[in-house]
Amino acid sequence: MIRTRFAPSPTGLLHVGNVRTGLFAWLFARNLGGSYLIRIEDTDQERSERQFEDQIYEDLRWLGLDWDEGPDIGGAFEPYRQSERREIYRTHAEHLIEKGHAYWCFCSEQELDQAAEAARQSGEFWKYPGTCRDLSKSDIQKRFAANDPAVVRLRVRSGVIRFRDIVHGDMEFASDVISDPILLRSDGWPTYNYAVVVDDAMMKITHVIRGDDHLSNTPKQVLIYEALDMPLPEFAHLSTILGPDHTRLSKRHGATAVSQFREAGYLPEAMMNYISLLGWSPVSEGSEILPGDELIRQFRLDRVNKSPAVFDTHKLNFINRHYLKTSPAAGELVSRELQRSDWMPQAEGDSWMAMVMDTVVPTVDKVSEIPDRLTQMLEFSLEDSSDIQDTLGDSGAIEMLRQFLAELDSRDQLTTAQFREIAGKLKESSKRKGKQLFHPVRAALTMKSSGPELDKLIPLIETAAKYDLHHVARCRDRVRDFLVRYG
RNA sequence: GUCCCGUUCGUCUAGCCCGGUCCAGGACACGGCCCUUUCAAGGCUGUAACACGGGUUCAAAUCCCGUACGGGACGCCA
Repeated sequence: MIRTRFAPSPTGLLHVGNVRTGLFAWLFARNLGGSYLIRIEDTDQERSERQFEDQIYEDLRWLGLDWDEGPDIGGAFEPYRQSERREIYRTHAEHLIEKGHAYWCFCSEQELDQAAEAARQSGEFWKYPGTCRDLSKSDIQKRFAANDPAVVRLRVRSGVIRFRDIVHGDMEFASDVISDPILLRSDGWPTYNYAVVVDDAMMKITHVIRGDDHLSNTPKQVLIYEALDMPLPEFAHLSTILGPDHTRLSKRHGATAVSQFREAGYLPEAMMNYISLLGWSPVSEGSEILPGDELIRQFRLDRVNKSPAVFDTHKLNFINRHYLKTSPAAGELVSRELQRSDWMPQAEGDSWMAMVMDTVVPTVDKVSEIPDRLTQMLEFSLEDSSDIQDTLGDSGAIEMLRQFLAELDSRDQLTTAQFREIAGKLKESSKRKGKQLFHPVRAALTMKSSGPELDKLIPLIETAAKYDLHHVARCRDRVRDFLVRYG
């Protein structure tokens, strides 16, 4: 039975690099019909906050992930928050001491720091010298009696440490470069390297999937597995995600938190699809648009790339544009955005939505751009005529527009069908067609030389005007005002 | 300083383990063409990469050695 986990620290918003790890572990488990669980690594009491933990669940759910065990839903290996597992870490540490795999260390943090600093200054390699490795029982008693602060350290064995990494291959480290790691701090809290191993072992995690910044920590952890007499899991260390300047992705690069992408109007399907393509590639060539179930079906951990990946907003946008046009969830999202920005008529919401989905949504990268795009399409300002100079200098065009206005005056709300009929008449009387015909009409209607097809734009204008959305003016008024000013 | 990891089109990558089918394939971006009243979309198409240097071999992106550059670990952070 495959078991993977995602183990974030609740010290901030969930990051793109982090979710990628969580996503890959999820895809892997689901592909093989295994279990996926969430564990919260909150042993850093200073920086951990409950609010971040809740945000993490929300972000993961939004993305479309689900889990079989976790702090919020429980499971067979509770508790799933490290802060609630202190007893467990302590008990295991005591066993390790009994078996001689670990020992109490009373060396002061300050002294050790100084020694390490001195070594670094002189450019020398430094590791913990093992001062407390062989303290006698009575020495230890004395120190405890004196209330000296103590940590528990692992006794690093000699010899080569080997483990398998699914993405990097076989790994080999010499143990003599490894300092005896601290398992329990003097305040009784476990260190990261110790807590992960105890938890992963006890929770029967079969595949440890995480960022490759942990690759160099793994030999230490392997030693802890050995001391605990627990079987080694398979490891998979994923590369880092970089910004466009090839440095680690961070706030400097703009949006990096999952919640920021959600707020910007990206669809979860698009996010999942794009992120899965960062360091992994499907076997099939051609389109890389793959919905969640297809990602699960195709995902293979051994096809994960070792080298760092640069986050590319262009490609994310491309994928998001696709889902905006095809996802059933897009309509709901667009509708909410229209309501939020007062671009939704009280009545006729359905036909208005259909128009928006058909003519404005295909022109944006993300939902949040829709209000601006609508403004841009529907605004009408007589002031700036720079875009339509050719129409202004064309008396034939102006003459035609007068006829156009006459036709409009006899009609209440202009429909697409009526517009086509009028266009047919104008074509006949003015002997104009194509660009000659439509360009001046567009100019009088929008003061611009480009935009959506008039067939689609006109009902958009008329509907918006009917409900006075953002003070959009109706077609008749536009043409009249245009002729008053430029005719 | 020591140890570890990484390096294929601008970007994400396939190929590398099991050398020839790769004068390197796909996707995004970019350019061109088509469609079209215009823009976008869509269809077609083009430009573009094996970090460098040695070796092994009839043959190397693929195997070996070295160099350079980038990243990580060496914490009572995770």
